[in-house]
Amino acid sequence: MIDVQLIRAAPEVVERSQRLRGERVEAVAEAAAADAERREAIAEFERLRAEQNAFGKRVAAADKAEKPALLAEVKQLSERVKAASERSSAAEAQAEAALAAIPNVVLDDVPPGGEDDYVVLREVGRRPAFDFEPRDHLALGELLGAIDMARGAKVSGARFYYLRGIGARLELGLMQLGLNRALEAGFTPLITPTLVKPEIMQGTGFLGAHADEVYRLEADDLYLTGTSEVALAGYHADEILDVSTGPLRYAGWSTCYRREAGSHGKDTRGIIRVHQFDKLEMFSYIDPADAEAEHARLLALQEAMLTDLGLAYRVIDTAAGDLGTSAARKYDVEAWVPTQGAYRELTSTSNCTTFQARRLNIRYRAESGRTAPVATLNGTLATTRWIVALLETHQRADGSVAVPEVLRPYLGGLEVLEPAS
RNA sequence: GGAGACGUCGCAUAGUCCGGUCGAGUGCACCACCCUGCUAAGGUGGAGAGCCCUAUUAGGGCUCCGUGGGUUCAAAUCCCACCGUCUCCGCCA
Repeated sequence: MIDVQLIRAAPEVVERSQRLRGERVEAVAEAAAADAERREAIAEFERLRAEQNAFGKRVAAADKAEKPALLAEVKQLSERVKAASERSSAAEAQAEAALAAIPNVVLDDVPPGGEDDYVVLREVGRRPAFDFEPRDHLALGELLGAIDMARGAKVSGARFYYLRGIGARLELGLMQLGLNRALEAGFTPLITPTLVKPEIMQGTGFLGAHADEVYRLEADDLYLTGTSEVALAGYHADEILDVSTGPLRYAGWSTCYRREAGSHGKDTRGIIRVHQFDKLEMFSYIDPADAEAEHARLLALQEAMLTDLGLAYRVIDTAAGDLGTSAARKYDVEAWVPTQGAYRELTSTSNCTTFQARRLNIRYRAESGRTAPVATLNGTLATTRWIVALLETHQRADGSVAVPEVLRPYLGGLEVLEPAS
């Protein structure tokens, strides 16, 4: 939810953002009109209500003889209050809906355009060169006995898989590595619920344009989350936080579920795009003034992970049209995947400014003593997909895979993953 | 799954039977000041959230007693539904 003040005081800023995102510019004027209507209806209701309250006091104080006359008089007032109240709450709901239809206002220097209009900020690391024909991650995963797609499909259908043996250990090791780094950086680990209530899903902005990406459990009216960001953001919903001594930082681990609707035929091989995977996610609640600096910190933590795992990557600044509803800016770190000859997203970090917090009612006490919404940021620290880049990058001619040094402690000191016999 | 109890302003509680004098008392914690020869005790005062209006650091109004409905001129208080917590019983990975 954007700040309604912005609609009143500087609608042109919001309109610019809508234009950059390729969203409806008229939505701004509509929200402004709905807001004006809402305020008018509220004022009317409150005026009548005050009158009624004053009357109530007189009725209470009146003696038996004069009560009937007073009651007769106030009865019709009560009718008007009721009507005004209904008008006012309808206007309120409408204003809220109009405002909710507007995604977060993008930051000033976010690149304009759509999915392909990202700006590459930097490329880091050396892409691997092979003097043999490199195998793709699934071939390697099968050779190592690490990934079993066939049985995943048998049990659960397409885009499901088993991680087995060294594959399972690799995933857990990756998560452990990320978790330890998060701990060092002051994040509190959190294992989160993966089923959440509608209002939390709504509040984090995942039921907007991409609602069909989300699994829903009809019988229980719960949603399966596609990222622990949802539970991490919901964690402090309706709370007033003390961020005066620094941000609140959490590292959430969870299994993530995505329907992948509309991606039929894309990335059908292996574990690049699957319905279920694990993810370690960083999440910060912070004074809005410090949000951009925090965004840089999250990105730095992500880059350090990739670098230390020996992965070549690039950082892109996502264009406005490709931002999620809640994000004001988003950086993706994409690893080089040799057999695809392409960079593929391994991490994503978004600055949601106060957008999520306003919807979820998460506030802090500003210096003025008033409450104000905090800023929230999120960023990936490890996911199942990382295995793809790891296996492909560090493979050898015989199908074995070198283990990056930072990962070895989590695999019992193992230096090389050997093909299963 | 069954039965019962409960949900009040940071925490703990009063108020609910018998609707108006309750947006709400008390204790603790908190803030300011006073007192006190020292981080204690005591005294006085302040202090919730959201929204609207006038205004701009101040004032006025409205809403909020788990959530949502209903009854009523009027609901923390009566009725209904839902959610949550606790206790007991049953069942179970």
